[in-house]
Amino acid sequence: MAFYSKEDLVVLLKEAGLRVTDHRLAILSSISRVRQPVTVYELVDTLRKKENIDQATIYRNLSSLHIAGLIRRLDFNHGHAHYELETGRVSHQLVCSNCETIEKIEGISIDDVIKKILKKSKKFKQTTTHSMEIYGLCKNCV
Amino acid sequence: MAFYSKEDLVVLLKEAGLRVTDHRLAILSSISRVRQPVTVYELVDTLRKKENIDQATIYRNLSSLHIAGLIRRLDFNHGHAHYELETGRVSHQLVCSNCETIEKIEGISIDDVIKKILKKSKKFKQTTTHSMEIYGLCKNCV
DNA sequence: TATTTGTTGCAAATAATTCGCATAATGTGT
DNA sequence: ACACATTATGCGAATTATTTGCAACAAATA
Ligand SMILES: [Mn+2]
Ligand SMILES: [Mn+2]
Ligand SMILES: [Zn+2]
Ligand SMILES: [Zn+2]
Repeated sequence: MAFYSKEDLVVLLKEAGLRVTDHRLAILSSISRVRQPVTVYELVDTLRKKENIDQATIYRNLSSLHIAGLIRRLDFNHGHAHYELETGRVSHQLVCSNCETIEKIEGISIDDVIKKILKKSKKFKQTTTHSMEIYGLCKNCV
Repeated sequence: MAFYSKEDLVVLLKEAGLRVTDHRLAILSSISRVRQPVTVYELVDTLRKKENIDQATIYRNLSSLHIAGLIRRLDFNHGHAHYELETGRVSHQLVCSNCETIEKIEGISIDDVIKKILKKSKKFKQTTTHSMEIYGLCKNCV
């Protein structure tokens, strides 16, 4: 969805203070090319053969990229994590409680809600990111 | 936080169409007695000795109770699930990106946001539950 | 280029969660 | 209370997801 050139990705990595490696570029590129938040399994499956990346490397890089704020880690109660690019745009997920269907909705800000929540908080003064998963049955599963 | 009598819990189980067993009562009671969303490990640790419940039983029951809508399953990127009672009250979580601190904020509805999101959706007509985790650094970790 | 420091592959280890199966307990209808 | 069908449980083993140790290797910097 977000199409980054290799040069863009290099800049992103450098700005984040991360070394630029082919593997990181391949992972970011792979994540950015799919519409749905991707699973580790899918990345391993795609990149192991093509780029000869080990799964430990993928896990380690996903962790680095996540900590650096370049990707988001999402949980849909599937028993495994999903990842998507951290675009800056707000993004929330509709998740089917029955099948693997998820639908990403972008562009609806909840900053005011978060502001209210922060006001009530005793332990937090500010926040960095958030994730919201909304569960229900998709059309096929109703 | 929500104090349920044993009789209340029995009613909850029956209404949900689940059999009433001592183990389920113990699990629900245990979850309802703590303020923070509880981990499976904590439940196993608490209930294995006292009630002699096997961990497989705990996992199976957490799944049933979750599917029946009696408990919520929460993910804080800790690598394990947390559970809390499904109270009907809205509940969102502030989660520290650095330590295990979480803070539950109740009473701030986001129904209107969800309505907007649903309006944009192509795959979902209605939803059942949602969960929102807001990440940042807690006071201790700033 | 030399040095430093972060990255990778490989194999093995952990951690979280699930399963198979025999036995026991629950709910329902006599 | 009794019998039956159905679901729950313990125990051990299996699966999955994710992490780690370590030696070899590559990126950044001067
Ligand atoms: Mn999935
Ligand atoms: Mn935790
Ligand atoms: Zn579905
Ligand atoms: Zn903290």
